[in-house]
Amino acid sequence: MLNNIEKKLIVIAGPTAIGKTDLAFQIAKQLNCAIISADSRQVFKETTIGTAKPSSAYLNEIPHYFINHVSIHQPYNAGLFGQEALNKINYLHQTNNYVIIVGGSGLYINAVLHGLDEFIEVPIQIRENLNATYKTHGLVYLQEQLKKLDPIYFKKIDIQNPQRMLRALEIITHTNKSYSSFLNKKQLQHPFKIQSYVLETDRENLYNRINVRVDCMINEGIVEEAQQLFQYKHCNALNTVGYKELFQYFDKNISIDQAILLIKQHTRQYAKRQITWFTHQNTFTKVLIDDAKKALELVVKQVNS
RNA sequence: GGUACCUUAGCUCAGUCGGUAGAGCAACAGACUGAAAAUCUGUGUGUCCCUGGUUCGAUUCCUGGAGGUACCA
Repeated sequence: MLNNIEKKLIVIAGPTAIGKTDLAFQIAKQLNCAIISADSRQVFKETTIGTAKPSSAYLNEIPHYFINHVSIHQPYNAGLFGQEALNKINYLHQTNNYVIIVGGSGLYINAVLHGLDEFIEVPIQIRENLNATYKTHGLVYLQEQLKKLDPIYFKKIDIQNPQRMLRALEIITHTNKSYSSFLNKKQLQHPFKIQSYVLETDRENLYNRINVRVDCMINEGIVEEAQQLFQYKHCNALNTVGYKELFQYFDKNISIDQAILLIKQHTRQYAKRQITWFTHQNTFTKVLIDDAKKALELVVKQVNS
């Protein structure tokens, strides 16, 4: 009973290549607890080198969850992750006071920390039909539809963003109710304490780390991995930095050198988007990663206090 | 060596019938409730190669030069 107060979820977030995996591993070793990965691409079995998964040495030493969790051929999303991860956290808390969640997918982390509204799962056919409608009728048609079917949400969302419009329309089509009628989320009450950290360093250092990491991926064989997956390039899971540029190369649209430059460039842009997201989550404590030992001590000390 | 064409933003290139200039990409900033490594939005960037001439005014027209590309020799 009293124990519940001591249960903690330690959140480690930050941009790609900043060193989340290493830090989380070291913390897990010190606290003797498991790690939950909040990474929208590491969940897939087939993508390993290109998603910079933890090494097998790490995976063997500390239990990691939601890595190699599903196949690229299965649909997976933030809603599913939120539910599954929360179940897993509660399960792990039965035998351990600590659980670490680490990753760079902001929406996935938010789905766990704050929850998402409950929507009914929409059959894939509806999305495909709507995608076809968008292709033939264009964005303005989607805007007109949404304005008619859900004027409240229409005022709220970015009507230039087709993905957002299509998401709202698929819910409306499937349920015959407005999208906004589902937006009634209650504050999630967790039976554990949350301590969240976002890793930081200066931009130049981060960009150097990204460049080095991409070169490593090339040496480790990302080209061969992508070649194997080329036949499945239509999968959403493979609409991913590192793979999509190599698919361009396989299609003979660009050279391998161009592909490598583009992977670096697109990874930098992705990292910037993550920084924008996490710096606006003001519940995160900032941790400078430049001195890894100091960062580790700081987090462990705060968790134990 | 000759002829033709080219030289404009970090890159690729539009354009100005003479009134000092844009697009895409990059860069930077932002948004984001089931595609989130996805998707979307905003903001600039300049000796318009140099030189002289014509002109009220030249990046634009003319002379000469430099560099590049193609073809001919």
